[in-house]
Amino acid sequence: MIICSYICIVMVNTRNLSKEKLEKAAYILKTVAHPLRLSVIDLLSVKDRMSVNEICMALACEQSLLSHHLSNMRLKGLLMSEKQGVQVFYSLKERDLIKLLDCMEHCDCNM
Amino acid sequence: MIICSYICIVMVNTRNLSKEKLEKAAYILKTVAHPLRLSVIDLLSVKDRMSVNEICMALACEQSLLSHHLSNMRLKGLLMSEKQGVQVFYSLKERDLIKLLDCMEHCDCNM
DNA sequence: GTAACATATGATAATATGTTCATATATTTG
DNA sequence: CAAATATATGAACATATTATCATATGTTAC
Repeated sequence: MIICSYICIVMVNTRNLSKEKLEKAAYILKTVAHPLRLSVIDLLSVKDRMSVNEICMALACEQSLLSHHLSNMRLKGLLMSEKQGVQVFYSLKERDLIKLLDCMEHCDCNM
Repeated sequence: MIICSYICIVMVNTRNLSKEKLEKAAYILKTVAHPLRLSVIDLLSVKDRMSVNEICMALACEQSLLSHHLSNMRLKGLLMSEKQGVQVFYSLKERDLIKLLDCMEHCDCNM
């Protein structure tokens, strides 16, 4: 019985993915996993800094909806924002996010 | 006006991420974005083929809950299953999924 | 055929998520 | 200060997701 539970622990921690790490990863993935939010990251991976309006035009989406998504992404630590006059400029807080996009792009996910 | 809309199109397609690609990527990410499902992928990245029970033991989770998640992942094309007697063995349908895990692990996502 | 086991399924309930609309706030300009 | 502009917010609703429980199905062994 003791041996069994030991084996389990070893198996679970194949990558040292603790419960916290798994939850954090899931949290981030969840925040990214939306077409609109993916395109925002895509845009900001090319143009470092964009105003809400610029993003809005580029993605042809409603201002209010975009604003909700941007706030959400900022709240969850994916984006940062800087106010400049009337405008608010958003940018990626963690450029590493781009790796995720690259991954999705190059993974031959014909799933 | 025409020029503007042209620019927008160019900007959106920075990575040739069409609407369909974005939706597919979001779909996959969404399916992955759960602690339990992440651990299943983690397990199956190390041990190619595992029965429901083995996974159940390793993750110390309820059989029914796991079964739901496994079906879901199979349905969405992340896993495949083979019946062998009473047991059902699951494995990654697309080993590329592991890249996603690696990405999450190595990205210094201190977000 | 009955029992034991492994897995799947369906209903339900709680909660989370995404969208829309109306409106609020803040900044700049005249 | 009024008007115009950029952005944010909150309520309301529809829908999706997750977990749990009870039960069903299929397989093997006796």
